[in-house]
Amino acid sequence: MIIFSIFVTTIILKTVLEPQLPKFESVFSIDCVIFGFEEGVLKILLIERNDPPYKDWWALPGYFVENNESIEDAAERILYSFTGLRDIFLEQFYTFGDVDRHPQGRLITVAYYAMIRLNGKKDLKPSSPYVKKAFWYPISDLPKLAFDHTQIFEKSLQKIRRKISYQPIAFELLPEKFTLTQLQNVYEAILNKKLDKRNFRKKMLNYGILKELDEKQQGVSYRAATYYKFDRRKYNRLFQKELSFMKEN
Amino acid sequence: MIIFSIFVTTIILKTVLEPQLPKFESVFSIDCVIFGFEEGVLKILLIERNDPPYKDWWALPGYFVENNESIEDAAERILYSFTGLRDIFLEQFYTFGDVDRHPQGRLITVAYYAMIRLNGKKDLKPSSPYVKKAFWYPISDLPKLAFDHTQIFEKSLQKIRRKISYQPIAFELLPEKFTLTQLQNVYEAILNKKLDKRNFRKKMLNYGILKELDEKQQGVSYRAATYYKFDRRKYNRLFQKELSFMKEN
DNA sequence: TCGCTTAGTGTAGCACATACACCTTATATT
DNA sequence: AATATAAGGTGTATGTGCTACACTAAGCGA
Repeated sequence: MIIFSIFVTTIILKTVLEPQLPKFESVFSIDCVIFGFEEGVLKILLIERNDPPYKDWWALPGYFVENNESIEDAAERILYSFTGLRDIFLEQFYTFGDVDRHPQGRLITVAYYAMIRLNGKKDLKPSSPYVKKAFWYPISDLPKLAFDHTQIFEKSLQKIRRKISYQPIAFELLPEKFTLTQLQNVYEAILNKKLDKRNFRKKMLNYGILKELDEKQQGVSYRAATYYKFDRRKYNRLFQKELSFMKEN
Repeated sequence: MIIFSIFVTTIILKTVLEPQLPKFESVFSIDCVIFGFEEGVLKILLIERNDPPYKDWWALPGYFVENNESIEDAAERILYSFTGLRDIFLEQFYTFGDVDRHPQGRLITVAYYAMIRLNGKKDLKPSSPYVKKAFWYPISDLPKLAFDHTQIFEKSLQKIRRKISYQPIAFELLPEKFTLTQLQNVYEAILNKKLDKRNFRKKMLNYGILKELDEKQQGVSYRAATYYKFDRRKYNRLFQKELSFMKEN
């Protein structure tokens, strides 16, 4: 109660004592690197721009942030308007602001990456009028991008490569139920190298964060693989204190 | 040569074909969390504000970015104007932009952290007119901070805790020559836990990135410790491919 | 020379990473 | 029915690095 009073008093004092100050008008944007995984290949979502500058170029989805919305909200809003998806793993990773990154003057952009499940939902109908079309590009085969978007993409890749080694982000790219081989493929695609099957399985199962399902693959012309799912409850229990290479002592 | 021609042509085409577009006017700031290490204690540099809003409050050093300077340059310039130091390890770690973080309207701020050597250089004479004074605060005993600066500080601490486990940032806080105990103290201060002396030394020396000097401590009233220095050349040679918990395979 | 204070050292057990090859299961083909 | 094909699934031996743990060495001051 006392603490609350002090808090309120502080606000009142500040309001009373500080003269009226001019209001800021900020202009800045967000850009998203949206990763998806399809047919064993890691892809990102690109859009073809409908307006200058860089009209007709491929670019990362991104747009201006409204004055009354938080950056997070803007990222979610824009992502939603491109994919129709919500509740996505979305993380800010860097802010780009080179003086000449935009022809219309210094425009800084806050970059996010997202991981989404492409459960066959391939029909992307962008609603933004400034987008001509949207397309999933394999990261190994990207076109030349508008602005500094190639640089932004590369930074995002660096970030998820590091992140995947201590956070369960790979699961975000897969369906609820997945096989160990699929999981391994995600790791291989992100890390861009082959992993040993036996060691990978041993390690993953050892973590104790996967739940084996009774279900198996259907309709494949070879031995059917067992499905697993990510056990977020167990993960949270085990890794509240986060992994760190500096262990206990 | 052909590639260069294509490049030039692209620029010319873009310039000719795109209509004149309005210029942006961005307003945004940077804030720095500047870490220093003194008397075995991890500290950050705070300033007392001389102007509203939050006049007389303690805050992180930070200011507006000029329209024609890169964010990095701004961070370096502002850091220099507070400490007189250059060529500092300086890294962007997050951008804060809550709608209500600043009373004068949405103002986003790009946050950097820096590590500096306090070789006895304690006489900080801030040159900025908007700064009343500057002071090194132990991180365990910070005052209430202006804006969302407490939140910014906490995020910076998270980041360096993670970073210290895979990058040689601890050395940035120490003088050129340091003892292993001093190094351990830095780790302990950042990670906020005690480490085992023998294991710490074994591990550090095993990395092979420290160079033992002939020199020893002077004028201490106990057994003098050997000085070491960080061998950046060796470090670069060894860790170009970066550590990663997912090793070879 | 004794006491205080910090520097400096080794070993045994354990957990985890690596390297590596074959059998199993399901379907499709003949 | 037999065979080919394709991926699923499994174990072991070795090495490396992390952990836990306690005493002696050196330098100085009283």
